Amino acid sequence: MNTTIKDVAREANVSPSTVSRVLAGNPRISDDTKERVLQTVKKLNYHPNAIARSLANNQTHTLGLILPSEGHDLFKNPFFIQIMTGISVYAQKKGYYIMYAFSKNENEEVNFIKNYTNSRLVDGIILLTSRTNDKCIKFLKKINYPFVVVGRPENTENMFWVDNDNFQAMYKVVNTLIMKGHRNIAFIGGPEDWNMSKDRLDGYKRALQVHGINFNNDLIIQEKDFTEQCGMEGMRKILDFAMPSAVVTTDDLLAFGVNALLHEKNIKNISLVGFNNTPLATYQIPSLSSVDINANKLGYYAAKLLIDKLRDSSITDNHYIIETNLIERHSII
Amino acid sequence: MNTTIKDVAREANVSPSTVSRVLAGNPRISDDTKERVLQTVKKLNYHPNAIARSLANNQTHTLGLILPSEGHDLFKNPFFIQIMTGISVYAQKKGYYIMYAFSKNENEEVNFIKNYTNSRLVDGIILLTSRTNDKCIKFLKKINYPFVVVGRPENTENMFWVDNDNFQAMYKVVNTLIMKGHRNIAFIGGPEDWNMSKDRLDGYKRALQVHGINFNNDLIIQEKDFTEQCGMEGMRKILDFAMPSAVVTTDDLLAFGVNALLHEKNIKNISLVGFNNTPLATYQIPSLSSVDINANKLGYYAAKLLIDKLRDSSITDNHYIIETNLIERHSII
DNA sequence: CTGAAAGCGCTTACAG
DNA sequence: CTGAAAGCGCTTACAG
Repeated sequence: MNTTIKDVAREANVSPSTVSRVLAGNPRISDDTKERVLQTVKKLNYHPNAIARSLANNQTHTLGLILPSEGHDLFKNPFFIQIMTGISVYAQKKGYYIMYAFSKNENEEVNFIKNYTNSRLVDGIILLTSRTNDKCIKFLKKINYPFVVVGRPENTENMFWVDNDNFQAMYKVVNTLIMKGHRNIAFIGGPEDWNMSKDRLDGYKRALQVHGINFNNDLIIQEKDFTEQCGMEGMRKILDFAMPSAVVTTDDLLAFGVNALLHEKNIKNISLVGFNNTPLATYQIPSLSSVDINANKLGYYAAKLLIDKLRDSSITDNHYIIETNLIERHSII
Repeated sequence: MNTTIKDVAREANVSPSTVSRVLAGNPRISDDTKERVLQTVKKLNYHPNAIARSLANNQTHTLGLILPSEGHDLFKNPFFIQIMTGISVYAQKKGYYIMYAFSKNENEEVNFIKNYTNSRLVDGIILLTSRTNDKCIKFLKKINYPFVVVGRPENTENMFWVDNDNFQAMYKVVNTLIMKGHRNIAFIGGPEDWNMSKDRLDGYKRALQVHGINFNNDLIIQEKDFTEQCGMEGMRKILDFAMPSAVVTTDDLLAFGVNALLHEKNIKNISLVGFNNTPLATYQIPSLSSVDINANKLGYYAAKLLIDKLRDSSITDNHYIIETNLIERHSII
């Protein structure tokens, strides 16, 4: 029913092997037959069957993207869609396809990975988060399947990953605040078991330390989610014991919550910084300063790392660091 | 290297055909051999190769999802990610996979569709928008490939689609406002060539008409994008000629822009309604009333429609209407 | 109830 | 430079 390589072969008076070679760009084919085959391909509107190709080549040119469970809260910011776009751009450039699966928890993630890899449906996996003691990573290492992770994994040995320099990003934020005279800077973060959370907290501590400021545990709050709710809660806890002059957060949603509470309590003159620079940061009152993490680029380079490696196993690059930018707005005083 | 059906057959002392039948749940297999095969499958940790299966069955159990170009602005709201989640949930339930591709313009969309369909990589396509005179729809109809569209297409004949009742959604919004005493209600919408835009505008007009209110063209603005920028622009244009007591929009982002302008000009006492009920609507000041379109459910039912049809071509359902809810907040006075 | 054989639509080592 | 053949890992109509 669909035209196959055989139809083309018959019509062009060559063997299927020859058609295949022409299509693969095999050099030792006479210009004459090449021309004839190409014309016939066009004439019959022939398109190779990707599945048959995959079976013969033992590679699907497909990447499996695992959307993490915690992400459900992050859906409120465009982080994932931006990463997905970035991935898609590089994949398309190289003729790769992307499959995605949303999961409800870590075990479900592992199940999707098992499904993808056992059935040999994908050539590699992209993970969008790395937890401490990550089950997905552990499994993929065990079966030795190619994969890349967005976010620096605990142990980077034999690992492919892309990430921002989270330590430095937060270091710069806090440093900027200190330079403006702030000494009482609070930190409100998300789940502590994310490596990203740890790095940002370290950056915070280090910046204080460098300037000889003792850090105060009452000013450090780690919530279980990246939500406005948690931001509000976190800020409430801090205000129970202290009155900081600035608050840094690890997500805009947390910052939104903080801001809402400050409005509620009619507290002004506290500087506030978010993370991820979501489009709506501009619409906070005052407009929220935030760290742009270049999510698009994270996705792009994640795909690049994995695809380049799949195409050429001798490649030695095993990670990319994507720059961040602090976007200063009115929330920094 | 990977264990195949042959390995299982050898180990279990049966033919590959028998293994295949057991795995397919073929009834006329003795309980004895079935048992033995299943045990061997477990013992060898055998998993069928999905690609080989696809080739033999002539179906991939994969759906192709086309992310529309205009969407880039909508990335600021969780619409797409919610739809993708909904799709994914039903697909997973039925053992289907999802591939996605972002496109920069309508032609690129068509190219992705061609790519997916020509290569027989997907069993069906999900479109996330329907324009007037939609090239994607036209192409898919021409080649007679299964597909479903989110958003009611122009011509619903032989078409599979899911949508909100956009007419009624906006009708209800305007009606609610009228009941509260509003007579000067402005409408700010997105691109006029979207069927969704037309339906919502019709709902607006009809509600006015039913209450005997003449509509005023100065109060109707259609912008080219669903952005804050456009919302601001639209509102500016309206204020040049009139002072409405309420403004309805077809997207929260538009409403955010309107709200920003109202703040800027220090205008109060204008009711405002958004669309899509994005999480940040709550954080507007005053909190923004908005229409919840149940994007998750739209995705879920889009997948359901397509997958059910692929599995049973006798199915007659060809569309689902997903309910909307007006979420009233402080922005309605 | 089960097996041998052919087929799905490609690719590629081998031979010439 | 090109073809015949075998193979990728399944499924299934046919035969018994």
